[in-house]
Amino acid sequence: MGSQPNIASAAALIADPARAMMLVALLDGRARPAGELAYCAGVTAQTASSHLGKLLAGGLLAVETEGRHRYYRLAGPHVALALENLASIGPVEIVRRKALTREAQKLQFARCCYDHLAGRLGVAVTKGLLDKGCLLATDNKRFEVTSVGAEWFAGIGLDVAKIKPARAGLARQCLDWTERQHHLAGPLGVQFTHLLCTEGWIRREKASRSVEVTPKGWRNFKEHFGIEERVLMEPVPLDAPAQRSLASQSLENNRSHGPR
Amino acid sequence: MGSQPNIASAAALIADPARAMMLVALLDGRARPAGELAYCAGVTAQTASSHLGKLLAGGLLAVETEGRHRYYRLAGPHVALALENLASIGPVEIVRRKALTREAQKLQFARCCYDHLAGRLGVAVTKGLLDKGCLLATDNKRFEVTSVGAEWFAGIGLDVAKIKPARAGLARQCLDWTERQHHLAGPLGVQFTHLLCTEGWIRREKASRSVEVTPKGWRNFKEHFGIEERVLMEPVPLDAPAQRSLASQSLENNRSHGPR
DNA sequence: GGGATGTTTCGATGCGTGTCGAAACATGCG
DNA sequence: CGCATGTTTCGACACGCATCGAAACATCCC
Repeated sequence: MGSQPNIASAAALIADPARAMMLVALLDGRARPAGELAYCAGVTAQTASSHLGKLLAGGLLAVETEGRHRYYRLAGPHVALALENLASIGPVEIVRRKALTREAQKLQFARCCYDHLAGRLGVAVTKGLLDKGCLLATDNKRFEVTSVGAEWFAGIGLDVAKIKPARAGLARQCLDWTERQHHLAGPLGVQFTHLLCTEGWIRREKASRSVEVTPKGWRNFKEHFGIEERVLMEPVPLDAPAQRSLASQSLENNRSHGPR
Repeated sequence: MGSQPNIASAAALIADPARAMMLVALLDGRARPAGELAYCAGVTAQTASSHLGKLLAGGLLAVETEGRHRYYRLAGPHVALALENLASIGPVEIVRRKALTREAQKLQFARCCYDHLAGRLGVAVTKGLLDKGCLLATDNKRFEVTSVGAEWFAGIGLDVAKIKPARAGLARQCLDWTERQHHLAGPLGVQFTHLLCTEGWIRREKASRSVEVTPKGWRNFKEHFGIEERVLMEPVPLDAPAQRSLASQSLENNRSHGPR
């Protein structure tokens, strides 16, 4: 019988440790030459080349030749998303008690994922937009901009009608891998983030992907979304998240169907 | 320095075709006994047991013993999410769908998933409710009923405040097998479907799980959601090919000795 | 108790594939 | 042109693991 867009074959490509390390090394979306990826994976150049060829054929990577170098990068955000989600599956919930570095903390709080806002701030802002009825989460991993939303965006100087939708639509749901919740991505997310910068709500760091919120930004975030600095900066009870309990709940739910 | 619990090991567990088939068979969140999963994967019971043990140890599955059966289910929504995203990568293979039997077509169009509405109709209605702003999709696989929604449900004779939420909440997002999109489940979904029956919008078949829409129902669906019979009955655009139609069908049939 | 069914453990077998050395190919530089 | 560097191809080897038969264990039903 014919196979489907095989989930197993895709997983098999990621399953090899060396390949996985290369993929993780490419998670930031930038392109790297084969030799560097070989070093990342801890294998020889020949082995790496074999792996890269398979990942390429499998549609996980894209390649660009430049001189005698060949630069590999992830084939797209969907690959990054799949990788990040895979990371959420673990044999045991490794308790991250180990204190994060200062930079890591900043990254967890707010950062740019490609060119849109991510991290705890990104998730909170997206949730705020949903709560206000500006966005509507549709089932194909997108957001829809409501008329309320269009008006609100216009109010801060963003004409939604002028933004050109990508093939994946105007606004995508992007899974945040530290927060494990969705945040606003897609062209709208990019433009929105850009506006926050030019309006001086946030400031992007030069070297890293982290983002800093200005005093003006905090005022605005509170006014528009009710986001308070104190609340957002607090360490979140990251351990024992909703997932485990949800799992048992789905069982409860199955049961409840029984008696009819 | 170990950041993630090895993305490779998680992928390796999914990489095996037999294991992948079992996982896909469990994507709906329900629990199934080991023997049925063995049949889904096309392997012997011994082999399946070995696989299930590994998936269990890897944290992808949870198990519950009941009598001489052992019911396996996905460990949580994060696993389902990872699997779904994994399916989004890989060479885009076009799978020509085998002609379905008349009964299978009816099932695909509209059916009851336990006691709530599923199939293409179920998905369309849910999408309608979302578009109208009656429901809000939240990130933990649930729906939230907006004030608009409460009013609308009241208008057709459903007092949302009187429905007792289950532990999984009032309204769940249930992944539809054939449509691969979410539809309304949970107590609200059950009550809503029940109302559609008593109000004569739809009629449930006695023997099968398929559902028929009455003329009155079509009028109402069009009025409330803009759902037209012609549009909905048309063959799907095929851009989302039915994944594992074989497995899904055999699953439906084998459901005869379901959990209790 | 005894037979039937569902599930797991153990041991042996065979295939797939990740690995590296050697060598070929490609490009840049003096 | 000759050498260095980056990358890929080829061939051989070895390890891992999926698979199944046989058998043990568990539970239900008569």
